[in-house]
Amino acid sequence: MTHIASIIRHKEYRKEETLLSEGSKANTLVIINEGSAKAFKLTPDGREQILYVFSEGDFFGERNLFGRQISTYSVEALEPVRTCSFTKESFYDLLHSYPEIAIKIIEELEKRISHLECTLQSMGVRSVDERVSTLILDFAEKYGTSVPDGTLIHLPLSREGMANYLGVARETVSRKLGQLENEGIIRSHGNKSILLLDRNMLESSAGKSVDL
Amino acid sequence: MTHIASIIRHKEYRKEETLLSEGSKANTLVIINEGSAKAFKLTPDGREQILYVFSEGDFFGERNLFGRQISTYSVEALEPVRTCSFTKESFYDLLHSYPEIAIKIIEELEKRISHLECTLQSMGVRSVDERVSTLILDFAEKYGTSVPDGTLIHLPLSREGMANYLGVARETVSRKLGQLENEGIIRSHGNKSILLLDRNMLESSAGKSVDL
DNA sequence: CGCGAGCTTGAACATTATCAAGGCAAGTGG
DNA sequence: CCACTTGCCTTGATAATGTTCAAGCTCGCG
Repeated sequence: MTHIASIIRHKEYRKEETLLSEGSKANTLVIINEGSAKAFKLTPDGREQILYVFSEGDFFGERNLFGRQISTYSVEALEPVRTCSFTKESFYDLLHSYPEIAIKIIEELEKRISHLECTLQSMGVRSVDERVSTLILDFAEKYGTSVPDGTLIHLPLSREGMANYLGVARETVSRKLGQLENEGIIRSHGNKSILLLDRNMLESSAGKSVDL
Repeated sequence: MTHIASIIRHKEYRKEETLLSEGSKANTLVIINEGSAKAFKLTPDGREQILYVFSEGDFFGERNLFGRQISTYSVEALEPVRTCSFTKESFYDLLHSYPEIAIKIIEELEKRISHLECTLQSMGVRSVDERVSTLILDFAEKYGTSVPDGTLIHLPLSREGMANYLGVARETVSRKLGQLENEGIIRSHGNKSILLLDRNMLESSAGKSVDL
């Protein structure tokens, strides 16, 4: 463990700083210690598709440790972020000393594949209403805290961010959230947090197209 | 290599036979030797999202060799298929004898992640026209043969299959293909193959929403 | 040769994107 | 501390796009 500590590099980033650029050469594994960041791809015409929202404990760049060395997406801080990172070489050292790490990496890759497959299914067959509801539930899981009237969710993404994650227009996210608020399922608390009042309703509207 | 040969199981499947069921316990790695198969997820209401089209040399089930043992998707033969497979135990034996296989697996997982990320981006930000065009180009790559007037593509998927892969309605695929045919870019040859006449036009319509 | 599955086509409908205008809120500078 | 400004969000109207439903057609198979 002291061995590990000696080869770690710590870094800090401010909000909106870039941790990694799509297309750049990269050969480090980066672990997020604090804060959150979005991983995204840009089309030539500037449309952004968010692939992941990383927060404490998540890592990225593992793809650059093996074959491919060109990053396939960009990562940008959504709030102040602290990271630690291994270079490719130090990671290989580590791998020799602790070969079971390879299995851990494989397991994490599998989790990520699973997540991507589910997201892909959502984009393909589920309605926008369902996807918005699912997103809020996911955020409640990761970023929610229990309060007397429900779950208070600190949103890592702006409306535009959520739109770019779901693959819809900003305005559509606004409208869908407004709709959920009218139905008494959530309550907006400024632009950065949402109070989830009725989790059951949200789950049912995430599961099966609603109905009205 | 004789060691490997001794632990392989060969199997054959007819068209539409199921190689693996979503939700079932699975602990084998399956390699496709001949034929092609689709991997897909079903929603409760029966809508199908195709995740991959596997053909010679592709494999699946690797996810079941590590942590999770429940398959997250189904695999069904699109035509007669021959496979060979390893059980989890024999695979672990193999892994001990040839540890570099772990790296190979990681690299393949990375490729698949890359593919999923690109597909996700397509579903999120690209128009249906672009996605249809891209799909034909992909098929041309994998299943096309050069002929005097262009590339003859033997389609592994029906119109409905393509629709379920792209996440749109059957009818939409028909219409988009009809459109490409009117523009003289492709020519339908029955329902199972397409002649690609103008690859450049198809590439430009895959890259940037057209225009008219 | 005839039948049926899968494909095409059309028309009406639903949903979402786009464009445009206005509002709220946080931060800035007087 | 207040007015101002700027960025983001909401809301409305309209247009584009895709879905759904309903015929009819075609290809390939028995």
